Amino acid sequence: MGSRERRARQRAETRKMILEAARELFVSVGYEGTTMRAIAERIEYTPTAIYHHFRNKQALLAELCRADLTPLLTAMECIDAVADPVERLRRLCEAYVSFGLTHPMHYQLMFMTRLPKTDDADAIPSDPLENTYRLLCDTCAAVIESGQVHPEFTDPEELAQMLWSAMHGVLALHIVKKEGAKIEWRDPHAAAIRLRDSLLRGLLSGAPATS
Amino acid sequence: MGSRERRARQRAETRKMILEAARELFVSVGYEGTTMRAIAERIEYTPTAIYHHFRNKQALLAELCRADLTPLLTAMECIDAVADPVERLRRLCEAYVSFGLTHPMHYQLMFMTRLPKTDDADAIPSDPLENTYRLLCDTCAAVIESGQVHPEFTDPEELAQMLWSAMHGVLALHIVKKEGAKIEWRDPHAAAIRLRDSLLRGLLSGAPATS
DNA sequence: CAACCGTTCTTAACATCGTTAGGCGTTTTA
DNA sequence: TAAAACGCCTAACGATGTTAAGAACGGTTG
Repeated sequence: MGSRERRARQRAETRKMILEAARELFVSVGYEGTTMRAIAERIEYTPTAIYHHFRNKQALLAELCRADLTPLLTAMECIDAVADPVERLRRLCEAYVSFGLTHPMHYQLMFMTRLPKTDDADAIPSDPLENTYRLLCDTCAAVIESGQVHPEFTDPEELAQMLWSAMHGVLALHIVKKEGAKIEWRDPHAAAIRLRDSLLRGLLSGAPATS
Repeated sequence: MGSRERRARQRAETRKMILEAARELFVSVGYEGTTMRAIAERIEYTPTAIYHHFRNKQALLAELCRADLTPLLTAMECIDAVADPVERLRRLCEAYVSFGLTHPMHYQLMFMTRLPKTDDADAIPSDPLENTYRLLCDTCAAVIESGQVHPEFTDPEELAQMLWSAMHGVLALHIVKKEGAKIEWRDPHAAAIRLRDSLLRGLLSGAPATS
């Protein structure tokens, strides 16, 4: 009678195996470099077997992104408890950068890849992305409301997008940097922190007063 | 006797046709989306013909990058004549962002793509990139030397990389932004300018004095 | 016990990709 | 006029994502 459950359990098991193999390959050789045949071979299945668990290669990627973005989201939600909005902003930036440096290939897949047209629902999941963005926006709004920011900035989303862009720029350049060019790259984490603090100093200067 | 020259001229002609067709396709559908067969069809040749003019697809891309990056380089070299180093830095950033917004696919190809291993010389050309980077570094060095920058910054390359990262972040997010996520993006050019100025305000504040 | 049935995976194939080997026709050279 | 060079094409190879059709396995039912 419990055979139905056992079947479901086994199915979930192989599904997980596929995901893990896919993750390892995506992370090590990238999305384009990963072959369905290679994923299958790693778990000693045929490529066709994968298609009985996932609709196609992009669906595999989407599932992985959905799963692997949650650590970032939870980290950011923890930070949300910090009282001072400026300090909160600082830590949000740091968490974001740390995530990108720890999971560079995930980061690349989620924030640096323009995937081919996906008409249907196997697109890359945008909900966790939106959640992290909302968190950032809310904190920016709090900072503006606290009156500590230069009065020319009144739009929380603009502020959020500026900070996001700056942090993203460090990560994106670090991940994609060409070995060919003879550029002596500075430590990306340190660079991001200094960029963050310099930018914040510029944004916070000129505020009417520290009430 | 002039037949030799005529042959060379004709050869250069078809070579240029290939390049133009490739550029249009790369720009409209991206590198991966472009097919050697599609390039050939557009100029009414067979795919094999391309290989008599270029070693492979990557060599095509490399040639185009080399050619299309020079507008940016010349623009930046013009700006190099501006006397005030801070103003020079401002304009360099603006020129860079404008280039990225005007040629988003070129920008993506050159600064946002990690190409597969290229053992040989058909790699993406790094010399124009290095030249623009040197220009930026030199200006950063001038700004530091002018004593207008916060004393904690003494490394021109670090400064250059921070500014570059910030500008790159705006461009990269703009180019790759997912339509799926419901984020109301601000105008990227305006965002870049405000980001640049805020960052500079933060970098320049706290300088000992304006000698 | 045996026939049936759904689930899970495999075999074989398709279309498309970048790329290459070899040949055909025209033009230049000896 | 024969030969060499050049420019391009036909045909194919191996690899890719993906799909159609069927085989093997286990559980359910007569």
